[in-house]
Amino acid sequence: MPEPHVSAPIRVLVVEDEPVTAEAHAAYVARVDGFTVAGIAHTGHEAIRLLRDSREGRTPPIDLILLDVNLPDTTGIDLCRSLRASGIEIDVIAVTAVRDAAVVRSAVSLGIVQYLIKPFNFAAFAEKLQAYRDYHGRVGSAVVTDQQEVDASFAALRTSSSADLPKGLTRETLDRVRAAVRDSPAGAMSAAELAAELDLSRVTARRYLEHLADTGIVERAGRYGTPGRPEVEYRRR
Amino acid sequence: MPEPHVSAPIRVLVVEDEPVTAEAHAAYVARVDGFTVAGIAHTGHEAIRLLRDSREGRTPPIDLILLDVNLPDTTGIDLCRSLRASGIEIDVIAVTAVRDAAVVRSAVSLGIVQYLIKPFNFAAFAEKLQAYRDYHGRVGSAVVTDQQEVDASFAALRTSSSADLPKGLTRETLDRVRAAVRDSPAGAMSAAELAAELDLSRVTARRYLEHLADTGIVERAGRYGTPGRPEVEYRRR
DNA sequence: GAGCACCGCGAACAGTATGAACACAAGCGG
DNA sequence: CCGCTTGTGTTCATACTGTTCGCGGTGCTC
Repeated sequence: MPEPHVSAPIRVLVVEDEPVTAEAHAAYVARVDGFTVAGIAHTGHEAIRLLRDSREGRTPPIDLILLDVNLPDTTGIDLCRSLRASGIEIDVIAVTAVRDAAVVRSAVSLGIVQYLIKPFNFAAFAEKLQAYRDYHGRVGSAVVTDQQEVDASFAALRTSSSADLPKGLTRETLDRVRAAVRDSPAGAMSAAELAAELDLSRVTARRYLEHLADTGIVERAGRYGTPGRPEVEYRRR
Repeated sequence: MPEPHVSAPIRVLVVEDEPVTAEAHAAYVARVDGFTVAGIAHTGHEAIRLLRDSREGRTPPIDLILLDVNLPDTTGIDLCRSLRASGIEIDVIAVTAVRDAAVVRSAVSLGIVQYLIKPFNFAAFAEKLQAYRDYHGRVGSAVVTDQQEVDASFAALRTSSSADLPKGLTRETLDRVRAAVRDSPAGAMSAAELAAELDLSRVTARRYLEHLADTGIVERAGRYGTPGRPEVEYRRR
């Protein structure tokens, strides 16, 4: 049922200082149906220049910016703030390797429509762009009829975090495990401790911790010094 | 353990020119758990003054603005734009009777976290505030671990309307299910329990509970401790 | 009023997330 | 080096999940 999307493609400006990464992102954009690359900028200044050219009609319009947060001459957040101050309402998808909640809050307050953490694969990237395309199509019309339609537009921007987890694991339990590891005072837990904390069996706790270790979220470490076999502790990083 | 929300309430500034409506909105805010009214402004100037007082420490901080779009001296959109230009990252819920997609687009680009169309009842209002509270709690921590967590935070802001029901569901059955969940002593039911309660099949009970979970009315939680596959219980919030 | 298309519901079934039980491994003390 | 102690890692029964598909009711057409 993914309709072939006959309307004009969404024109994307890629802003990213690293040339190889910029090319990769541009290639990703081109691969997603309904999008086309409008340009690539490697600095904040270059991005602003391209946007001004576009807005003043010298180059075709730009609908969306794929904006790296860390730029040589500014940050994506500051760049975005100055856009808003100029009354430019262009939509922005933030791309960053920084894992700081303050950046997320700033991004939200500046009207960023999607937030992508580097590194990401094409599937994660395409999911964000497709969600934006749904939103873009919905608010294209001149009037909104009611609250439901507004809610539907907002809902289109939410992504389903469709990371497929291996057989035997549930999202619900995994979220609880991750929360427990994140909030543990020592930053590390054994399987038995986690089991007691979450009221799970040690077997189950171990299954999830092993999964987190395999995917690189936590790392294994021995805990020696006590009589008996040493415990394996799973340390967050 | 569903913690009873002990953290500090979210302080809300109500901005609305019509005095009666402003009072009504303030009363609504006070009724929602976890929120408190920080002040009422009837004009854009007054709002800015109150915000400045707050930011400069003369009055307690303000976390959230409930912002009417039509004001006597400016529009909520322009007010919001000047806030962003000043680097103020306060969160905003827009309230408006205007049904114009351009306003929605502007609102999104200015980082408005929720959008409410007047007139609205308390249920619709509370839904938006509760969604914001979820978001606020999620991004409160200093670091975000990964993409999934960011997605979850964004998803909290982007509620889908619970009013339109997908194929396969009946309004009447849905109402019965909601009533049963609301009146359940434990505040949580499994699909099988609901089925027994309403004399439905477990399949149907599950369909409706899943819908309620997707729209954020209830949340899923595992029920562990017994041998065998764990039950999924649906907990009202 | 008969035929027809649709749609919400549930019986049945395959799949799967969990924990009890158990065999084994690793450090420690004699 | 051998038992002792403590936690690891695995197997498997188990009970619930999630899905498929046919039934029966409702409304619409002719």
